[in-house]
Amino acid sequence: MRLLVVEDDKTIREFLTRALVESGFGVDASALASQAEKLALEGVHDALIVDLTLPDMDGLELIQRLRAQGVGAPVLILSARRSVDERVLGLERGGDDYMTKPFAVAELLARVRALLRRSTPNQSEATRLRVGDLELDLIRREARRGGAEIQLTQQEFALLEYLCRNAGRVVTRAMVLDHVWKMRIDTSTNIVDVHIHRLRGKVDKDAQPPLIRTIRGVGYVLKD
Amino acid sequence: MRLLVVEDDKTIREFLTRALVESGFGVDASALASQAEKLALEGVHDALIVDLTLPDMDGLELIQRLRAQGVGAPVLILSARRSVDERVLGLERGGDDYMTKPFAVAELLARVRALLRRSTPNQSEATRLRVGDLELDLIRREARRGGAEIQLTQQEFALLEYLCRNAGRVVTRAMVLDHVWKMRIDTSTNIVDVHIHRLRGKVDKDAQPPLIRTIRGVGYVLKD
DNA sequence: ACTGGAGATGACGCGGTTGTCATCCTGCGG
DNA sequence: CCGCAGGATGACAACCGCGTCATCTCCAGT
Repeated sequence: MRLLVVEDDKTIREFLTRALVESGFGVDASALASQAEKLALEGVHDALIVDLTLPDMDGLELIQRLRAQGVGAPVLILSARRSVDERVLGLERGGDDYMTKPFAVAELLARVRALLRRSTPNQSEATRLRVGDLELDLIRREARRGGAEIQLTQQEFALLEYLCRNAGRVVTRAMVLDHVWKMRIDTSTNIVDVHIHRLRGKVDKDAQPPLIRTIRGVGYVLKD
Repeated sequence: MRLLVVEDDKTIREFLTRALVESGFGVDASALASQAEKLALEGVHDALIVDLTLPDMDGLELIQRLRAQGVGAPVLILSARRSVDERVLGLERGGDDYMTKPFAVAELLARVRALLRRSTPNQSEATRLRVGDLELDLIRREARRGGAEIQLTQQEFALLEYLCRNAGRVVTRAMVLDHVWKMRIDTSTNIVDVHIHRLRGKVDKDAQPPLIRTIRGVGYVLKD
């Protein structure tokens, strides 16, 4: 992970750089906005730490210029300006976080990590659903129970996905029919019952406790 | 944009809710972690504002439980605990921002907006592939050509996905057989040819120019 | 133009998937 | 204890996806 520090105060800049390097980050540092702009445009940085009071340009302007040129990395603003108005302004102008001086290094590190964690989206996060020891991988269309893969058909997967998305909440047959089968409410069919049965045969067969529960007179729940 | 507020202090909760609603957000609020967990699992919220001191569960535990269950929405922690250690802990345990009480509403709004600005566009990025006017949604398993939906079977989708991932590069039958069918190199079959043919019938039938091209003696390319 | 070989295409049948139905089971109220 | 409604289950038939094969088409090199 590579960071860019833009800070004119030499003491703070070097102190910051050392702390970040010790934490395992690659760090470029600059005291001038113009120089920082060139560095940032290389697009190699994963996050920026920017002071607002710079000798050749206001930090906010730097941020806006970078954003306008397609630099998407998250920016943590580090400023001596403490007022609420200044903070709001900084956040509105493209900053992703705002810290005031003096600051605690530990907190700055934590905030930088939080920014990186979110901006480098672990794609498995949005594409995976978990309930108890059951795991669905929406991209690979794979289901696992306690690590063991479960072979599911299209419809079975769709139904299980719907149950997972509503884990803990009771879903009625009508809801399932609507979302999974895209049918209007139809009491003359029992597809849902049948598929629940087939799912149980695969999901709750070889494992305890059963995850798919029946709520009599209402519908079903997936619950740990 | 829909938010979830988890805060046990009634005054703060209602004050916050009102301020957020006035700013144009949809707001659900809860005083209990257990209830908040159920609400959050619906997956309809774009961001969460969580107090750490809750009557039935620690806010950090709530956040960890939600993360473990696949809730990816950003979390702003709102807490009376002011120490650096507490802040660091909150950010490390899955919080994306941390504010201490008392707080300025304007700043909170700005921080929530900053979180939403960054976390919203990321979703669809990893789950979509595009080549020319052809679009694959890996989650929904839908394919579109110039906006029109194309009905594909499992294998067809898998093959097209593989072609998309290697768009512009020539892929050999052996590569396709290996990645899509997980078969060892086998010259005695022409499944690939057949499926390419079926794909063409659906993808290149009603649109110009053809995207699937044959490279004689080598394999196929998907190219704009 | 001829020909060999690579790719395209259409037909076919096996097997898995899916929805329906009839029947059996079970929890709950009387 | 009984009866009923709601749910579970097993059998079945229609359908569809998939791989194979035989045949046809087209391109490249002579």
